[in-house]
Amino acid sequence: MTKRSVRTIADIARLAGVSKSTVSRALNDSPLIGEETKAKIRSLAREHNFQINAPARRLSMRQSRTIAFVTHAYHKDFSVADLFGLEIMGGISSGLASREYDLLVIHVDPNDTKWAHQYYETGRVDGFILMTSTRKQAHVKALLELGAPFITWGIPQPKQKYCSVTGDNVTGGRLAAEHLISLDRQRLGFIGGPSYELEVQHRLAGYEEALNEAGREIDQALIEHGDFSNTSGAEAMKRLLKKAPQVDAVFVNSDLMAIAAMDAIREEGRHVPGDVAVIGYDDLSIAAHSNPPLTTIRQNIPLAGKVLAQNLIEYLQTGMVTNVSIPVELILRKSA
Amino acid sequence: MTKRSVRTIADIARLAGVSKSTVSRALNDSPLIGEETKAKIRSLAREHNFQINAPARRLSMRQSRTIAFVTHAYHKDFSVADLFGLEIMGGISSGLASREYDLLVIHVDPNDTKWAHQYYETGRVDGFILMTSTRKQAHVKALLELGAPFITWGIPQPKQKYCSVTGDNVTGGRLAAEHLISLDRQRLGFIGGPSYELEVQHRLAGYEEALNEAGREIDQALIEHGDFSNTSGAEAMKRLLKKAPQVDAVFVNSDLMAIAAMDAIREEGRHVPGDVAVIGYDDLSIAAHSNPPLTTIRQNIPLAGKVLAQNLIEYLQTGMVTNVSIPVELILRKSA
DNA sequence: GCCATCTTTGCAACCGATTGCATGAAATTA
DNA sequence: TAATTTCATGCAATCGGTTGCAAAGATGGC
Repeated sequence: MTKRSVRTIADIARLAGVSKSTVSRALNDSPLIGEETKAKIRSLAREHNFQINAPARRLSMRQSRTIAFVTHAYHKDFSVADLFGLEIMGGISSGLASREYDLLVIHVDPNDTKWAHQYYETGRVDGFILMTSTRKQAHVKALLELGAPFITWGIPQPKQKYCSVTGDNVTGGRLAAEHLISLDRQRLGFIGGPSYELEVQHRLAGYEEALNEAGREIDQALIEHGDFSNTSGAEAMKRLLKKAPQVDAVFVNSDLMAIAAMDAIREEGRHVPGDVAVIGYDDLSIAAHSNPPLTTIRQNIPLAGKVLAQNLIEYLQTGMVTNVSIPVELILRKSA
Repeated sequence: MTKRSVRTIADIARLAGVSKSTVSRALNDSPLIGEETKAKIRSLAREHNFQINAPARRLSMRQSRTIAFVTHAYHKDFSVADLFGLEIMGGISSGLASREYDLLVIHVDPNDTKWAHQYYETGRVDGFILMTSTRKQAHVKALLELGAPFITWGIPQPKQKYCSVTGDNVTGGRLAAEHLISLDRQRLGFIGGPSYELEVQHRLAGYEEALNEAGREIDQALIEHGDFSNTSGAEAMKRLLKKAPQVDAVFVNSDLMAIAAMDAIREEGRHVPGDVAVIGYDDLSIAAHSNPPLTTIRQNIPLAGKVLAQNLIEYLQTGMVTNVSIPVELILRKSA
């Protein structure tokens, strides 16, 4: 409650009987400063609960130590990106915090073309994290043109050079297929996100590889696509059940779609997993609480967030472009 | 791609043949500057795509125009606060953006006591937005002691003076009860969040008022509490069904709990809404997609977010403490 | 035609840090 | 003992804005 009188390094300097520069160097642990002086200054700072002024430091160092998490306005329909984004934000935040970076969240209007300038060239943020979204390619293009540092969740476009982190989608698809095969299911269905998404293509590729290796035929009629929203999951499932009623297992590209698909299956009077085994993707927190609890391919979301943060900072500091993929694992529950 | 050469107001000043101060005033639309000069400077700024330097401005004005959204690390179990928080963040973000404020998201470790200093006294943020969380009272105390501006979602503690926005919980409880009564249900149950939460008490109060007015008895055996997590919703429902098997309707304090409660009801071999009608709270996006689609009390979440943002900024500028409540409405779907 | 007033602009200090360079004292070497 | 390094510190410029005050020119009243 008492107004603090020691607010700036100049105040500390006065108390310690040294100059501003010495205080600044001491607090930044510069080797130029003698140990006793450092110790005195530090204890003074601690004693008076000194907090350095961030805007001044940012102006002086010409960097904001702030990263923008780019997302879009939420819409009526619920899509995997939202919940997934929420969970990954926790990992990003902790990764950033451990390097003393702040996390700014910006909701970008799809038609806005100037957002990147407004955040980057004003010095408000040093870099961006892009999640999956319908406008991602446009955003990537804007940032590349601007020369602004960024990292994306998801597979980079071929021939473009920028940082990315993604799950190991091929292995994910393979694990799902292998598990369903090991359950002795005969007619396996695939419900994917949009077919133009590289993630989806990779998952399908892994899935088909595993089928081939097991000597199974690929039946195009058993492949459906949605847009990652839960409604689209239910609809794709219904189409699949109509086209191919004998389907007895399905690999769905997201937990949210999978949960909706299970509802659709029940609505048709069939049982999960008795009649149709269902396997999801992501292992969102809700997967453990669905009915029945969802067997799924876990993406290690907190880890993914942490790596996104770390690799972006790495890039800021060294210019090193990294493209890493995070391992996935099969989580066995009740639905398959 | 080309390095921009016009980066500072000094550059603009040179081009326009005026001084830095004039440019600064012109861009801030100061009445001190002549119209033609203003026009010339503005067109110059537009032409060169000038973006003002935020850290410098913040240092000079001694305010960051940034608000912190305080949340906690996500945990294994999924709680309403998370999804609710996600949805409200969209509203907050748009409210802040329209006043040219930035949104910083900070995940506070429950044992951390210095977070507020680290953000407020460093000048990184001008104020805080607190959502419901187990540590909320501790956070409120910390911020009050620090004299830092903040606003909370939820009912303020009696006798404490700070800004808040909350849903109209009494009316919410009343609407739920009136609807269940109008359905001719006889044995109404109540599953609340933690009983020490004022929100929960108000919802219960509204609910009981409506029962009383309808000439119904309040049966304490039909009242259960959880902690807003989905698991707790399922457990409370099971306890309720065991204690009072004749229950034919239940008002659950959150959508997430309600959805879990519906699963619990089905597990006991009973039907929703045939045997037991269920009504939720919040109208999260998932409510429309549950099985069956959930009848619920809608909190206008985007509006709530916008008002949180606006009232906090209002407080920063005028010191006016506001405590507002946002109207709620009944959303009819299939579960009741 | 002179003085007071109003409008528009510039000067220079300031916000609170960081950092290149100069300097003085202490330690080392010859 | 004198010359040379090394170590620790301070001076002052700088980052890019905002703003109080002075001043110059335009306008108007009498």
